Amino acid sequence: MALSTKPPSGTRDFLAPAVRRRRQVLDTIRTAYERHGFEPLETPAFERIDTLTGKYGDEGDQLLFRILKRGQKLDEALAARDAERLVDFGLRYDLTVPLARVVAAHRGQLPAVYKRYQAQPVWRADRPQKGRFREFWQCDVDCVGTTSILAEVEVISAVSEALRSLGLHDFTIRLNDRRILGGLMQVNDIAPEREAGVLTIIDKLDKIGTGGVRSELLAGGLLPAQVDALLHSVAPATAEAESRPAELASFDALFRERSANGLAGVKRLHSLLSMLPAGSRPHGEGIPLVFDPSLARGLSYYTGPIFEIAVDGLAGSMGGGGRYDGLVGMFAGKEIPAVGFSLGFERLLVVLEERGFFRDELPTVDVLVALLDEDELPHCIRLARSMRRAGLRVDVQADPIKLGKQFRLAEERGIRFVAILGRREVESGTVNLKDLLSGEQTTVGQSECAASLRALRDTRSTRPG
RNA sequence: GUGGGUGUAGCUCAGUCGGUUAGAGCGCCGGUUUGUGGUACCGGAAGUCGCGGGUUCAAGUCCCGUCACCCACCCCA
Repeated sequence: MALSTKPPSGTRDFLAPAVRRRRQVLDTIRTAYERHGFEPLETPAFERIDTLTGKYGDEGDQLLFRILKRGQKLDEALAARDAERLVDFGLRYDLTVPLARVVAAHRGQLPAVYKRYQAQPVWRADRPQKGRFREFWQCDVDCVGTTSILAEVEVISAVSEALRSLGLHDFTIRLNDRRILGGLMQVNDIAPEREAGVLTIIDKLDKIGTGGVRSELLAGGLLPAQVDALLHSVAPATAEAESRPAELASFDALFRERSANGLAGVKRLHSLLSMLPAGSRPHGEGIPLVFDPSLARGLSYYTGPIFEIAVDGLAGSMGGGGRYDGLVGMFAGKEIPAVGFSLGFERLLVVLEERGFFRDELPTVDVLVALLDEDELPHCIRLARSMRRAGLRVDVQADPIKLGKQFRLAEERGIRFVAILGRREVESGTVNLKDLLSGEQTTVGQSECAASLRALRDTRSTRPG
């Protein structure tokens, strides 16, 4: 049996067209982020295991790719039969925790309010699925060092701007606050150890509906009265964005005198909504924000506002984020507030692909120098060199196969011109330039080859018949 | 982690009730055309039927195991 040639499940090889598409999208995102004053950061692919564990919740810890110790230390851990000691590193699970570590490590060299963006791969030991991979890229923006609402505004604005400059307009940013969820638990007398489970179920509201949430909550041991009260608060009366501010107001009433924390969340969302230009879909100028009290999000480090990008036709979200005022402190020993937003690069690509964003791809080589016989290879190399010096993108045929076939292969690669330099041309000091689009061919001197090619390229050519 | 599906040529897939030498389309190679493509016609190469075991006179086909991939759930980007 030959060795398997498939990359590990959930990972992919990217051939040239895919790489080009990915770069194009990444460049656009970077530009949008930099326009907002975010600075680039890159961190290692793997981190100390202690850096990673305990930040993402139990589910997250399960999904960490762990790296086995090596050599003698591995032998010792095996001998001790101690699973904990087998591992010393883990692959980066997200870009937020490494950022928190970096901020703590380099505090002195960073501005008081540190705005960074980071686009790198992360790894999760998940079971792959459509639009879900084990190696995938995230494009994060974070604003560290201030409790100001400006931090939320900036990351939301940067991500929206990035999506818009990619021509993606029909997205919605769902908005909630961890403290509102906490307040809900509080006023409904949900025991603290049950909160996480209850929130997970509530988060599924848009997927399984009120009926599904109801039965799951009841199965989870909540009293019918509690379930009714929760659903009353969380399930939207209508799906229209216009009705949401009223809902936020109803939470204000619910929490008054009963949950200071919940009230703080409500206030925060109020001011956030007032700071950002309200938008409507699909092509509004503002940002389409929607308060959604059922939004919970899995990562356990969020403390304040949380957000998630929803796009029609996309299962799962295209990105998410929120305020995490406690995380950096786990590394710094001192509380440092922060807000982040993560864009799911792979899912963005899936959507752009479906919408024909990449339809016309540009050729990457201007001219192929054909090879008819190995004897002429030195001449071909020389010609390629002179055309490259003139700024053209030139490829040289490696093996002297049939000329017609060289034409066909060139056309398949999107190359419009072939320069023919065989024995006859070598003898006369000329080159034959063939335009594959028109089929026309012109004979030029070798020294003016590059210039002639430019001229030909700029003339409009029509395909015969 | 749970449930389901699929593994046959480079790719997409047929292959009946177990039965002779495992097929098609596309692609690839060659020829008609010795240095001028795309069309057409003719010819050709290419398979450890995922892997291991079992049942049988006989296994791509049935049984068990295993691995890989896909889909869904959980959770997430």
